[in-house]
Amino acid sequence: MAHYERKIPILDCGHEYTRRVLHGKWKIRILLYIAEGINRPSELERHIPQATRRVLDAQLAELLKHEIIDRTVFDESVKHVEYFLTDLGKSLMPIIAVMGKWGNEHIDKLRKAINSN
Amino acid sequence: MAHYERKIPILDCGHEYTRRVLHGKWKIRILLYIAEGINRPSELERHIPQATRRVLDAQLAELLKHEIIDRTVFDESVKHVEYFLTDLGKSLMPIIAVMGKWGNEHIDKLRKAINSN
DNA sequence: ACAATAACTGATAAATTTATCAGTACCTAA
DNA sequence: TTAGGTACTGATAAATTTATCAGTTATTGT
Repeated sequence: MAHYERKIPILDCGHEYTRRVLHGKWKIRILLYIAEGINRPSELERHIPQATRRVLDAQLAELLKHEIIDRTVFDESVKHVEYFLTDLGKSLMPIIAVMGKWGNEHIDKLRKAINSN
Repeated sequence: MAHYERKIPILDCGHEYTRRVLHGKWKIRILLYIAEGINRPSELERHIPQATRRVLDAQLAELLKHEIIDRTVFDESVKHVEYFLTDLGKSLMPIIAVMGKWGNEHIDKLRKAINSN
């Protein structure tokens, strides 16, 4: 990724940092899977076939950078990797839960409003 | 804005719709102000000097489209407009509140992680 | 030796979001 | 009649995010 200097600064307040952490097309889905034990990149790839592996890796890298998840390398016969939620990541899950709840409660209205032109 | 056809579809699930509604650099801030009665575009402009009026108008238009806010026109001597939260918008505020709370609780860590390269 | 799986990275294109600049129209007060 | 406030819109540029395509390194099973 090689050191990219952001030109539009991120607002320095709690709301904005939370928005950033959650902002990423596949992040919430990835976190939900990791929370339920689907935590190897190849497994995530199989469970999220709409996203390419390249994109999943990028999202995982950002979640790592933001310290929402961490990574363990298992050097067995075939080396593999497992991701897991950090304490910070665990503390974020209730927010994801309420977002899902609200969205599902209003899904018909939201679908119409958001997908209309 | 003239009918723009989205090419990357929005995932049809509660989490994603919620993310969309909240996704917009100035939206959360706008909603917080509207909730506390700062609800005229010119007032919002004064309270959010980092954003240009054009950008605020665009964000307001999207919040309107998503039915998170609504609008009343006051045809007095000088016509003016007031925005207010719809019921849907009101029901969203607790989510914004927990996002702010979480972000502020972890702000030092988040600031470092997010702004690092 | 060869294909398949594991986990990645680099380069670049496409799409979307955010910002900038320049207008419109209407009203008021100096 | 000019300046300033109200609320907007159009066109386009800049920045960021998402996707695509092509590699790398290493191990297993055929």
